[in-house]
Amino acid sequence: MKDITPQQNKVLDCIKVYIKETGFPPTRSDICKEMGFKSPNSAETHLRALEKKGFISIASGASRGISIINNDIKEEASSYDSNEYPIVGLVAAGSPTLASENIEKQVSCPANFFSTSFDYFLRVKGLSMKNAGIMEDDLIAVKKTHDIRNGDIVIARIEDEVTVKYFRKLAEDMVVLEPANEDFNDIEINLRNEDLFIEGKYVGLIREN
Amino acid sequence: MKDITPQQNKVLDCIKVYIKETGFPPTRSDICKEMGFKSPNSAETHLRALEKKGFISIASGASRGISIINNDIKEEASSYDSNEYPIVGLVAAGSPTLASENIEKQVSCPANFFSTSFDYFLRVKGLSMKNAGIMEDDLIAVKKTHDIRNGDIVIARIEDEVTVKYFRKLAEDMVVLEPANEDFNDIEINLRNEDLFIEGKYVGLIREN
DNA sequence: TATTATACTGTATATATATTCAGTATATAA
DNA sequence: TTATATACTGAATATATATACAGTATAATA
Repeated sequence: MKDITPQQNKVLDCIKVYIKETGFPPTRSDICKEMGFKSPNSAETHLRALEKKGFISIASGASRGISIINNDIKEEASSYDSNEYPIVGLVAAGSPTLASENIEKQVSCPANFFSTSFDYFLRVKGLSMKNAGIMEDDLIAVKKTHDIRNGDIVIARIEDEVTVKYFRKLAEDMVVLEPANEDFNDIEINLRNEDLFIEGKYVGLIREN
Repeated sequence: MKDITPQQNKVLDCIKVYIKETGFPPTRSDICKEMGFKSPNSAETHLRALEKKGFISIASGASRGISIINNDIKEEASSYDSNEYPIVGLVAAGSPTLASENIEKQVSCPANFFSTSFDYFLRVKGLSMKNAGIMEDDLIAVKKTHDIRNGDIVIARIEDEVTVKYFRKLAEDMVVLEPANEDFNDIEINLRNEDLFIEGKYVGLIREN
């Protein structure tokens, strides 16, 4: 399976959608309508490229003779790879994260839901990250990692307090946790005097209304 | 659903087998080969009977335009609660929503993911709902409904422009769409002069970082 | 530099295909 | 008896469709 180009991927998706919606594959002309092409040959060449790369097969001479080749074992696996993730409450005076008494419930969610894999959901309390679009009671997907860069939104623990903030390392022993809300103040941490533990990194968000 | 005759059942089976083997539906001629008919009209009349009885649908004018109608409630119910949802781009000069040319891709997501059921995801453009925590490129879960109350966040279409705003009905013929961002102005719509179409209601949000 | 892949428009055409019309025959229902 | 549904053959045809051919343009590769 060779690499697919973004445009070819769009065409492939458009074929899948067409089949799903109508029950039968599109003609070259149908693809043109969906994709905005003005020449049937645009569709034809994309189809031949997709065939060459092994994504579809084309029955010669037959109308609508396109069929999707499904040799992605991954795809089958991933579509059923719906894992259970715990929702953890972000309590002000935080008991150790992920301790079972803090687990609200388990949610099933595809493992590849966000661009990055993640480990659990955290229920947000407070509005300190309001301007980053993180609101009270949102669920943020947290990836346990220590690979943090300046500007990342991190889940940090200072003493027993768990908080979500922008991370900025100013010096070897100086970290600033910045809120995204003018009503809150920066938290400066001198690593010589205070302990800072990074629980993980914010990689996605879910809001249930 | 009326009674199917044994011969019609054979034809229906032969269509199902053909689709399973090739990935696309048969022509009248294909059915003749499979069934041993000598006239395409034999297939045609059987198809029309199957259509009339609700087992298949036939797209007029299209080649191979047969699709199997699946009224097995079992199948829908037994299928895992992980469905595929389309992601629709919120284009400024919006082509009709859910038109397949706007579908970015399909995402699998548990059907009961949000408290309310929903129909599709919309990719947000612009920051007009920033203070409601809806940021650019967020995916909002949209439920197609006309059951809208004041204060709900709605997906509205004015002319060809699709927009996400707070909904507020001031009078029988007066609706205000309010942004959640002080940099944007309210949109007042006099229903006598202007058309307002409510695509649906915001019921949840997903952010991929 | 030449070549190949991608990404298109535009025209043309042989043929694949749906669909209608004209029959034949049997069985069942009004 | 007169429809109506089933179950076919056989021929005719408009059109839907695949597919080739002729271009243009850009980017990557050898």
